Amino acid sequence: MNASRTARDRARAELTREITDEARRQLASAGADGLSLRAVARELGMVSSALYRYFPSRDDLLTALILDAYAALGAAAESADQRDAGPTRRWVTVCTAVRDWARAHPHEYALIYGSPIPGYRAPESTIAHAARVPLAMVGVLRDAWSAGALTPPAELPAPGPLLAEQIHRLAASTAPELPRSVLTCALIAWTQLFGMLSFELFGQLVGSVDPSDEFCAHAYRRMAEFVGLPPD
Amino acid sequence: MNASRTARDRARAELTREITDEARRQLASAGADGLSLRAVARELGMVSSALYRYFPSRDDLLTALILDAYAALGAAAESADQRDAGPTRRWVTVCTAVRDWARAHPHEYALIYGSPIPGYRAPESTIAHAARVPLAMVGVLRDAWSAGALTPPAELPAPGPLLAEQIHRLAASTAPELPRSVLTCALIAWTQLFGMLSFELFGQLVGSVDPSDEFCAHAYRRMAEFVGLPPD
DNA sequence: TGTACATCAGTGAACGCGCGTTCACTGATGTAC
DNA sequence: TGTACATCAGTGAACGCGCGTTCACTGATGTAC
Repeated sequence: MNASRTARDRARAELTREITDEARRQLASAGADGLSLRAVARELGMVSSALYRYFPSRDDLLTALILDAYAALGAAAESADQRDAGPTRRWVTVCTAVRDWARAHPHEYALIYGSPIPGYRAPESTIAHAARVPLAMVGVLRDAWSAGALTPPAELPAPGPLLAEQIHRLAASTAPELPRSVLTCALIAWTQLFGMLSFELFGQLVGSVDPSDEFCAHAYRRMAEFVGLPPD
Repeated sequence: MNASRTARDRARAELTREITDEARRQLASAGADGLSLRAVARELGMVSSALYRYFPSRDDLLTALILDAYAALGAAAESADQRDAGPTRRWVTVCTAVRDWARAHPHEYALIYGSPIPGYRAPESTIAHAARVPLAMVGVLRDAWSAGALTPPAELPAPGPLLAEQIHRLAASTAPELPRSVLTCALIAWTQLFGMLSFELFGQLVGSVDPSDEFCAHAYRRMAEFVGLPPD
C-alpha cells in the first residue's frame, strides 16, 4: 500500500512504453495483421513469453495501441484549436490538425479508421476518445452561435423522424442550444473530413487531386460555409 | 487457334469462378489478410497446389477479387441511374445504389475502400473501374447542366493554383462544359459519400446516427444542393 | 538494521497450428496427321 | 475414323517459415517483522 514508485514500478512503466513504441513501429511496416508479439519481443531483445507479463494477449496490446491513437488524435485536434481566433478560422484549423496528425501517423490512422480487424472487437472505452474530434468541431460551432456568427442552414430537406430523434439526442448531450440543422450539417461535415482523409491516405485520390493540400484546404472552407459559418 | 470452347475450357472457366466465389466467401469471415489459398482449396475439395493452375500466387487471386469488386460496384451505380428521372432524384439514386451495394458486400467494400493491404500493390487497371462511381455522379451533373437545371456554387473561396490546375485537368477529361465550381464540389461530395459509408460500415456511427438510412438519405439531398442541383 | 518470506520479471523449451510455394508424378483431355 | 503425341489438371509429399500461448524454472527486487 505504498504510493511511492519502486524501481520495479518504474522499470515496468518504461518497458510497457517501449513495447507499445516498438509495436507502433511494426504497425507502420506490416499493418495491424502483421503485428506480432514475437517480433516485438525479438526487437526488444526479450523472449516472447516475457511480453505476457505486460499484456495478457496480442489483442490487449492492439487495444492499447488503438486507445493511444484515439487519444493522440483527439489531443491534436483539441490543442490546435485557438479559441481566440475567428470561428471559420478555428474550424479550418481543427480540420487541418486532424489531417496533419493522420498524415504523420498513417498506420495508426488506418488502425482506427480503416477496415475493422476481423475477429477483433474494440472495447467500449474507445467511444469516448473517438468523440473528441467531432466535439472539437461542435465546440467551434457553439462559440460561433453564441457570438451570433452562425447562419443556420435551411431546415429543408426535412429529416425523417428517426434522424430527427437521433439529432435531438445528440444535441441534448453535446449542444442543446444549437439549431438542429447546424448539428446535422456538422455530422455530414465530420464524415466528409474523414472520408477525404481516408481517400488521401489510402490512395483513392491518385490521378485526380493528389497532392491534396489545396483540395483539402478548399474543402474545409466549403464545408465551413455548409454548416453555416461566415466567410473568413 | 480454334475459337470453340472445349470441355477443358469450360471446366477451367467454371472452376476459376468457383475459386473466386469461395475466396469472396472467406473474405467475409476472415478479411483480406485471412484469405488463404489452402483454405479455399480445402473448401473446394482440392489440394492446395492445384490452385496454382488458376492463379500464379495469392496476390493474383486478391487482385482478381479487387477488380471484381470495383466492377460490381461500378455496374451497380451505373445501372441504378435512371436517365429519364429528374437530376436530383438521379443523384440520390446513384448514391443510394452505391450504399446498397456496399452494405450487401461489406467485405468487398472494405477490400477496395478500407486500409491498404501491407505489401500488396494494386495494379493500374483498378483505376479505370474505380472511376465509374464518380463518373456516374458527374454524368448526372452534365445532364442537369445541359438541361439548365444546375445552379453552380459560388466560385468563392477561390481554389489555389494547383487545385485549379487539377480541376482543369479533370474537367478536360470528363466534363469540359461544367463550371469548375460544380466539379470541385462534386469531388467533395464524392469523398463525403464514401466517408459516410466507411463510417457506417466500419462502426464509427454507432452511438450517433446508427441506423443510418435516414441520415444517409438526408445527406445525399444536402450534398445534391451543395453541388448545385435543384430541390427535388 | 537484518533476516525470512513473498512477489514479480524474465528464461527457454515446447505445443500445436496454418501458411505459401515447389516439384515430380499420374492420368485425362485435346490435336495433328 | 484412328492413332501418336502434346497439353493440361490435379495429386501428394515436402520445404521452411512464423505465429500465439503455456509452463516450470531461476534469480532479482520488494516487504513485514
